[in-house]
Amino acid sequence: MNIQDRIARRRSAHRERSVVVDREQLSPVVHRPDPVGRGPVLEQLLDAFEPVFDGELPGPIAAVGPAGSGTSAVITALFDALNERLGNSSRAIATTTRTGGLESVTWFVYVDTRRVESAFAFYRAVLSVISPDPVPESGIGTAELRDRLYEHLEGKNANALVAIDHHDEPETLGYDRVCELLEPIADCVSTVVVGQREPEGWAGTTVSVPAYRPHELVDVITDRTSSGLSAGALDHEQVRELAEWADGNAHDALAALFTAATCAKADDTDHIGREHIDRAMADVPENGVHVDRALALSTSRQRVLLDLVSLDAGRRPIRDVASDIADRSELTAGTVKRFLYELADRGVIERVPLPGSGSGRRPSTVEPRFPTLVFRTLTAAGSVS
DNA sequence: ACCTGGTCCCGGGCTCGGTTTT
DNA sequence: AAAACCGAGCCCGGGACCAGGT
Repeated sequence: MNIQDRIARRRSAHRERSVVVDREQLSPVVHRPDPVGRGPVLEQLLDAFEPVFDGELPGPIAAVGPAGSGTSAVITALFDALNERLGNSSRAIATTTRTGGLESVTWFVYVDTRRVESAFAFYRAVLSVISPDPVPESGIGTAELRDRLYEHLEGKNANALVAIDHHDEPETLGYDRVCELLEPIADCVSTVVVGQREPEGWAGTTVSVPAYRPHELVDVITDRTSSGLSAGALDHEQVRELAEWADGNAHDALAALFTAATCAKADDTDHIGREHIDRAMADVPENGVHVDRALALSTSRQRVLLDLVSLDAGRRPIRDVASDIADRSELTAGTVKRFLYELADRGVIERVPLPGSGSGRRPSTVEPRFPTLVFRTLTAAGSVS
């Protein structure tokens, strides 16, 4: 963000007397180009990437760290920077290989498997980084896409380093599957697998990303508030409280910050108060999932979740909740029921047993496991109506 | 035995957009 | 140039069936 933008935001926030200067800066789904407090990890990753600077590919690399430790933030920042490194028309690093003197190009491709689930989508995601032309979204076969990818790499003496983020979450593309898909171009592609743990039977290099320590999390929050909130909206004691409460999880810390700021703005105050912090901590579930897990779902599922949080399941059996939601939407109760069970299976919502009522199996209800206010705000900002 | 909750799976239809035919 | 066709993804609906409780 340039200085003009910063000034413009300050002015408009000042006119509206709002605590929030720039909501984007507070969002847990937005990554910084220069992650705070992750310097040593960046160095270790660059060590692992070393062969790239000679136009060669490193072996398989894993970047693993607990939830909210910034693995995704670090990888996306690093890949963006590497792609822009030479800043000219081609966004890749061009180097001259020692052997032969042919120019070789290395591409850095980040794939979020929360949003890329099929073979078709995977090839498309990789190709759209490498290819200068727009890549079709439909209308052609998967094999055709794979062949084009082959031509762009093998045919042009180019390499690609592909990051596979969230490989270990349910229902995403697993590492094995990705290797299968990359098999035809295995000679010019290597992978960086990113997640909470390494793939089964891992034999490559591993870079561990530790959870944030309390003072690092304080830095993360301070960094965000300095550009996202008006001056003095949050005092240092509150920052420390949030950091301590989040227990090393930057997602939880930022989700709570976002929630508190949104509540304060709704209350039209110029300072985030006790009640806003309390509300925020209650709204971000302990051991919950990243809000992006919910935001990556299809629109129909997001609508069901919106209805679920707005009618507040209130400890009622899934069946009743499903029929209530069905009444508000175009879906049948049966479909909503299936959605709810599927979402619970994925861990986006949690099933909570209820006391039995007479005969039959005991019912359960469902509760969100993601920060609900962040979800509501960001879906509303998106196109889910 | 009977009931209700929960799981699993698949067919069919729809949209999108590129390709081929008229 | 328009129309017909096709590959692929996505989505919904629903039914068969399994599990656990009285």
